[in-house]
Amino acid sequence: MGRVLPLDGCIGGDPQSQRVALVRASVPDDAEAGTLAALFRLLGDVRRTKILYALLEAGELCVCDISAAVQVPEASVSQTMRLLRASGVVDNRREGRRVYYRLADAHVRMLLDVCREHTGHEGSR
Amino acid sequence: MGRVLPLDGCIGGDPQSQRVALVRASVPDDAEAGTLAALFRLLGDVRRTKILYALLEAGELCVCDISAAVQVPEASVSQTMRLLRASGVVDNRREGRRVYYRLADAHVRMLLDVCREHTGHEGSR
DNA sequence: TCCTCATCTGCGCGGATCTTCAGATAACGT
DNA sequence: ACGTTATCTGAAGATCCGCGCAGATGAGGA
Repeated sequence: MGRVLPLDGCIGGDPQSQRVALVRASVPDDAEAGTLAALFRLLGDVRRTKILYALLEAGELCVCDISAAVQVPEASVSQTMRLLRASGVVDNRREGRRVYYRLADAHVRMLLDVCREHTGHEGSR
Repeated sequence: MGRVLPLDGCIGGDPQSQRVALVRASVPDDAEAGTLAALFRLLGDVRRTKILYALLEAGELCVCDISAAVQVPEASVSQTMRLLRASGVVDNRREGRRVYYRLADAHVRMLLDVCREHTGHEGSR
């Protein structure tokens, strides 16, 4: 990574430098930012997005249902679900030979809702 | 893309098929899912995440302040801000030779907050 | 126990994206 | 008007990641 501190003239004698120092202290470190970014990145894929919204609507679906709902091969769905599950975005439940998936918690649901609002999707329900 | 519909035995005579059809109808189409995913993907990067949380804390920062706050070269920050701005995640305001950036709206702030809660960061404020 | 079905896993390719460097542009102070 | 400073832009390289295929695994039913 390139150098940053040594030759910055902007904040040198700037009245903001104090404030910047505070901000800098409160900015998530690499570890935390990595975790946060990983969660967002997980949602940042068309296929996963579709699947998650499908779960948001349906509450609970098995792999083959998801496959039918979002028009994606079952193997791909399975793979995607593994990813989502590993990150704690979804939970699963086994019933016979089927495995049912659902959104893990209210936070995830809230993220999906807020995002849909932001992008201007009205009348979601 | 592989075939999906024709040879699925799972939902064939399944009582769920009705429900699945409903879900399928409500799942965001490619266009909408693309928009949603794009927003999440935008937040799904360590550098951008740091910058956004910095803005969440500070309210408003210029490029050089951000550079100092997150320890990233100014040129890189500038480029990142262009991306964020193009997607409407941040707004900017020019004041002399400085350009100040801020989070665009409450939705973005909410996304950041909810995500931080989800990842188990207590005492956010 | 054997066979079938739903789901899972490993591998390799193609595509998208992040990063950085170097130069261009804009605005200020003198 | 000139030099300096802050910010922006464009392009190339390297990296990462998702995608689909084919075979393996696990659970039921007869």
